[in-house]
Amino acid sequence: MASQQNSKLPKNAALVHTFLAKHGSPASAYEILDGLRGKGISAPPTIYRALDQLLARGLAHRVESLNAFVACDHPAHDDANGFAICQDCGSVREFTDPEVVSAVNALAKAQDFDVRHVTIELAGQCAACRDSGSEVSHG
Amino acid sequence: MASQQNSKLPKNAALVHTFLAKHGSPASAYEILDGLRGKGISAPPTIYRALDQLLARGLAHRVESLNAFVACDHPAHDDANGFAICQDCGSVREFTDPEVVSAVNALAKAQDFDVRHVTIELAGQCAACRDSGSEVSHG
DNA sequence: GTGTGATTTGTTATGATATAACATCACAAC
DNA sequence: GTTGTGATGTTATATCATAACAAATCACAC
Ligand SMILES: [Zn+2]
Ligand SMILES: [Zn+2]
Ligand SMILES: [Zn+2]
Ligand SMILES: [Zn+2]
Repeated sequence: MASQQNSKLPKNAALVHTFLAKHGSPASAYEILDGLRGKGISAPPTIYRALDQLLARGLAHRVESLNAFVACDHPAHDDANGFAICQDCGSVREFTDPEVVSAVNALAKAQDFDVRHVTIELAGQCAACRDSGSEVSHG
Repeated sequence: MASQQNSKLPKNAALVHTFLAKHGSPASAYEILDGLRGKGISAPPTIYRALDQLLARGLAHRVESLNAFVACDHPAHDDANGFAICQDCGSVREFTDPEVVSAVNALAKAQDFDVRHVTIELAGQCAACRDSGSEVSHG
């Protein structure tokens, strides 16, 4: 249900996508704004509109628990993706897992609920932080 | 990992919990505040502190995708719960599902990620709204 | 190229959510 | 009664998001 739109990406959406891709970790709308001042972008609505365009195309995701946004690693997935968020270093890894997807779909069916969008976010500690004693800087 | 604290619930936390339980559907911190003015509560920090106390005890949950809070139906669960959120009528049903829990745990283990908290939120349409043509009022 | 409508963008202002900082109060422990 | 801890009150501010309207741009038919 994602990334099916082949129409050309508007200029600001492309700017935001490039910024997010380079950024790597989640960025808030205002962090994106600060990063793109001087490129003709000067106000929040411009960022939020560009983000909406990216979200609609599956080229970015909103991380609900952080009020932040990430570029999508692999837009081929079909909307049932998730994020592992390290609370120590701020890293976010996107994943898609068929077991989780099928479990969620079975549950929704059992509950007679018509799912349009799935949010799965794991907060915790990544392997790198555990191995290093979790003193990595926040991002 | 939830509801293990038996110490007496502070006054404001009890007020907020009662409000949420009566409310039934998710309420924002400011909706709670408006509902509790006149009971000695007059500013946001009081609400957020009470909510923190409830969250720590497992007596309430934050619904990330709504920036809102709900009283917990069944504090016996062990942190791996989820919500089915109807985008048409605003109803929210909390669920706990062992299949989803085990799938998430297996995934986290495979990714070498130490999970502290799991957020699962399904957005879509509830059975009542589908059956009635989805014209139910928002709440 | 011109008209036309749809989309995108710029801009100002405001709404909605959440926390910092600091003073005070309530209560139990000693 | 002093001390320590948790809870509360209060003001101000930080952070996240959208409403509303005007202007520019694009796509496409003619
Ligand atoms: Zn993705
Ligand atoms: Zn980490
Ligand atoms: Zn619960
Ligand atoms: Zn419904």
